Amino acid sequence: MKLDRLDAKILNVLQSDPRQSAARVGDIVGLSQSAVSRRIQALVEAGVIENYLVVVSPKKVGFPIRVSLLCSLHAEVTGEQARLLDALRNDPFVARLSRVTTGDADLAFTVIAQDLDSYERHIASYQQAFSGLRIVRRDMLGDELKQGLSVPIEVTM
Amino acid sequence: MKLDRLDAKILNVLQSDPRQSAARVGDIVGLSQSAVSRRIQALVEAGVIENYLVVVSPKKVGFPIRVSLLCSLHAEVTGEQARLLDALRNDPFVARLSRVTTGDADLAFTVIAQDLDSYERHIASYQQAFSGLRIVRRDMLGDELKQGLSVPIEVTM
DNA sequence: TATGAAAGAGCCCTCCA
DNA sequence: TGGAGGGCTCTTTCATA
Repeated sequence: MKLDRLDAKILNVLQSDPRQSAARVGDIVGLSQSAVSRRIQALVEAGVIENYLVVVSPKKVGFPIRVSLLCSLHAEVTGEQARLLDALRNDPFVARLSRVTTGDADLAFTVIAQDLDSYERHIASYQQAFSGLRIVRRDMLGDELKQGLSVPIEVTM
Repeated sequence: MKLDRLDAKILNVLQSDPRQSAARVGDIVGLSQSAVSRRIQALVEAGVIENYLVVVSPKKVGFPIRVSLLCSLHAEVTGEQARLLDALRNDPFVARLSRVTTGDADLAFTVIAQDLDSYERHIASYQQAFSGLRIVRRDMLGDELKQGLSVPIEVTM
């Protein structure tokens, strides 16, 4: 999809407040409400807008433990990597799963838990299920100071 | 704020699709539209719902580089840590800033960039501005396989 | 092909019982 | 809490450029 200046403006305005109405966005970028709605829909369909999220505070619903993990998988069993990815993707306690393309790690993700003990058991169950899995690094996370991202979109077309 | 079963249900339903209407959520959890709206509003005010986000694909808007960074700050100058946190928080290229409470790192965050060169210059400018800043680890990220989190909320009331 | 205006359906906030 | 009223929002349609 080719983005023009108006798309870029809409995305920037929307990122600054995702719940603004199309009419308000239109006032800012200089388009009618219906044009803005149509463009937003097109951006969603093109995958430029990947997702809408409601962020629930893990701490306030009983998950104070957050751990950032880097791990590698030396798959000895066929299909083990695919199974691991599937398990992580469907694990409600796993957030932010990404592949890693440098260094000694293959995957980066964050795990939440109700306490240290359940965290340990959770990780242990993964290590038991995936023999080639190695934890390369783990860091306990404290306060979340910023979440999400406001990509400043410039148009180069 | 004390959550009851209905709040938990609402949060779970809402996380599975943040753009559902209060009426639909109400149908699922067994409440009227107005009751659901009131409860959602209360959850936002209590900070249980931290945020609503629209996720823009960095790749599709010209930022294919994503780097996960762990860094430490041995502040030699008074207020340097506060200044760094402020700079990172307000840096549009920085996502997901968290404190780190274990190991040799103090902060974890992700940086996006248009190319490797601008990434290097970006990091270099931080190192120039904050003399006590050390990069403990950096990992280039590839595909994002999962974002956000659906905290499975149980009520223990 | 994209726009703006208008109509219709749906949604949310507020009030009241 | 549920229900009803009013105002806002989105989608669709249509005419226009």
